[in-house]
Amino acid sequence: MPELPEVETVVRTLRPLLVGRRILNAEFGQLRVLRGLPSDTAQSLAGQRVVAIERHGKFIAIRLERGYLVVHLGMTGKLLVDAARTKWTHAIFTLDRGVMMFDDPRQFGRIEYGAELPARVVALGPEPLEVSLEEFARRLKERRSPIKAVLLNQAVVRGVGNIYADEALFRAGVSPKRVAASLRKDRVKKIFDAMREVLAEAIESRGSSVSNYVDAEGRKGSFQNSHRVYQRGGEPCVTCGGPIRRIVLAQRGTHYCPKCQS
DNA sequence: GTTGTTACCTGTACGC
DNA sequence: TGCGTACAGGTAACAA
Repeated sequence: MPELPEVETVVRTLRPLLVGRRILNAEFGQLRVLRGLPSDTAQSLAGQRVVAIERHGKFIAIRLERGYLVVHLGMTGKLLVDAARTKWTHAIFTLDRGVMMFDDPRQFGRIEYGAELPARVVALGPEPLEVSLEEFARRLKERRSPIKAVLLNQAVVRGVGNIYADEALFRAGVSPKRVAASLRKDRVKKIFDAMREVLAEAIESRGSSVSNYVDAEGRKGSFQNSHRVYQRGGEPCVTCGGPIRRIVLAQRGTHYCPKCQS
């Protein structure tokens, strides 16, 4: 599933293929991923040049001359360039060189278009790779939920999802069940460092290919081979050898080592 | 304002 | 082999 490292990889592969290109034509299906798109969107997009491609947490913002095409990949969404059309292709953008399409079997993704970035994208918390330790600590201090739920909350930091929350907490040695506001300063710093470390490593590995994730050129990532706890329930902990436990927390499968994460 | 719960959706794994 | 079922989870909407 696409989280910050996967979306960053998609954005990095899209940039050289899309920036400077002009949209000649846009075709949309009728499915829920397009809910709320004005009926004249295709006409609005036609003729516009791609100025830049930005990532805002897990949102991809394709900046055009007169607006933003904003894409969220959801669970199984893919933005592909020059790929084959499938029965789950919901949008096709014909460019002056190449074709970009949005494909999403599970239909948790979204496409929006407007003159400005959507308000809820602007309102997201800071980027975890840019936020200061002091700001991160301040945001945790005011949350009385389990730290796992807080890391998943996009209003606290943008871009962390289930995989990287589990992996960061394992590296920090902190139980996912600990109430965020109760964490001592040194624990917060461990989480802060681990979160940044795991995200940076995952970007370096071009993301984790669990489910059907591929980048804009159809290539898989490799960070799934470096997961230490995520989807390793029952397997031995890489540190102590004890079994990794799987629980449900914040309505999400949560994987941790009860011995190493206190 | 914060926190928790549910709906959305299909492919995959598994048991029988 | 074929069928039914459980499970995966990011966000929005809603309730408490």
